[in-house]
Amino acid sequence: MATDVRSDVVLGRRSPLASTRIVVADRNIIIRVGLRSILERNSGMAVVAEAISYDSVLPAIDEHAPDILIIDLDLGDDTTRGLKICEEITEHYPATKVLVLANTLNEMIVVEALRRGVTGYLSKDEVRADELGKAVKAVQEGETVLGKGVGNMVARGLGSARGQTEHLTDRELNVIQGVAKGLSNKEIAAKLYVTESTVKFHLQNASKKLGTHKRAELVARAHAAGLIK
Amino acid sequence: MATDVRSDVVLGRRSPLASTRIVVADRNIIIRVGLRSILERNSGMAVVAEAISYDSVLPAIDEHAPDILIIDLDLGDDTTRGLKICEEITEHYPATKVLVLANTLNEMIVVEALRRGVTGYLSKDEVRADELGKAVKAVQEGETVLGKGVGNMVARGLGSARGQTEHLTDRELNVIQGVAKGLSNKEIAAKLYVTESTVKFHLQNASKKLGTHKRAELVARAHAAGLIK
DNA sequence: TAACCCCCTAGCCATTCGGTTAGGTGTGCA
DNA sequence: TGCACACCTAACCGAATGGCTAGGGGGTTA
Repeated sequence: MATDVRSDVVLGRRSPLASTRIVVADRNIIIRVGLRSILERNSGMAVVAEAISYDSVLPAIDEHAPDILIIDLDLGDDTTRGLKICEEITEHYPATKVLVLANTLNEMIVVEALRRGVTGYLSKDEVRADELGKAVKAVQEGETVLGKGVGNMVARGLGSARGQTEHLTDRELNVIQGVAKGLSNKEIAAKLYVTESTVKFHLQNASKKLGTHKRAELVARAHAAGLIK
Repeated sequence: MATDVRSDVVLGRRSPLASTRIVVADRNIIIRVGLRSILERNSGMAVVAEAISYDSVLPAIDEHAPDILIIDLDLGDDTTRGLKICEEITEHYPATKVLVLANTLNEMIVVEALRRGVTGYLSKDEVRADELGKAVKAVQEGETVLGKGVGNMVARGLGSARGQTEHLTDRELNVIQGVAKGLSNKEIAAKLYVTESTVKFHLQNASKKLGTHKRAELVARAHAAGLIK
């Protein structure tokens, strides 16, 4: 694929020092300050830029060509944008390694992020200060770093072959959202301008994909998978 | 009420300086470091202790008698423990003002925390660095500080008269957890060593309290309210 | 063009659920 | 002692759900 696009930028390292240059992307000011503080205790690490929204991540990468991007994928409402950014970076800025620092571990996000070439994935709550520095170093050297919760998820996700979320169709999602609101099939049908049969059809399909047998469980799973808020 | 218990400790300020002494309670190292960093930029503010679990909060308050406790109520699995701690502090350590710094805003938690005498409630994501210092100062002076998202919730919570969550009993929670796993009433009954009737009884009560009519909705609400993970 | 996927519909049947009424037990607090 | 509350049980009925088989229409792609 087009790995050479923008290779000028990729090659254009600013600092000739042997330091690790880091961009931090997190909407939370406290986290940004905390990360900077922790990282800069390690000699040779410098946070060269901070991004606080999806929009500012790629420009920051482009401008600073960091060794590492530490990113919380939840920078806005649309979670998938974070994933797209990961993809963009591994494709067009291969010199920048991506370390995801998540608030909460969500199987779908973890799996999708790793599929897009993320080099590390940690949960904010489970990292200790010294681990963070080590993780950054490891990631910089291309080593994949997964927090322990993350490791389990990946094992399960890959082990169960089906990749967990088999991709729900739009209609299936619509129906699940109705279910989560406590609507009956009849009510959902009315809302979607289809018959009750259709609703049951979509519900059955969604249930099979998520491996559930009751609508209550379906809601719980959909919540856990981040499909509904 | 027993406001005078342990008043020796309450009066026993350590530092004679006119500085604001703060205890930070958060399980997340990055947040703790970030808060310390931000707060100590303000002259006269010092983080005198950090607590990383429910167990270490009260001992820290007792030992350091801070002016402010900045706490994330989600220090462990049992969310209600955080609320109990707030109650304990406003009752026995009235000199220490409590400022909650939450990851996510949850109506029940917000309302319950305020009911227990919390002086401030902010969302981590919505604070800016300068606001934090201001909020701490305001809280120290006894002024109630609510983030904008929080304010709306309170307005709604009070407006709807019912205070939203009427406190679920242990059994009700157990039953809801079973429902979220997709268990039938019969299965839940077996698991709890009671009859199906009992399960239905608890379910009905829980549904009334949460204002739901379907178990799927119940699960969604319980999720949103942080009652189940 | 066939294969495939998404979407829509129908009918059947056993099981489960939602809502109700009407009790009994034990604990704790006033 | 009596009230309040959490907990447990019973039986009822109509409605909703879960699980199934068996289709048709429309779009995309190999």
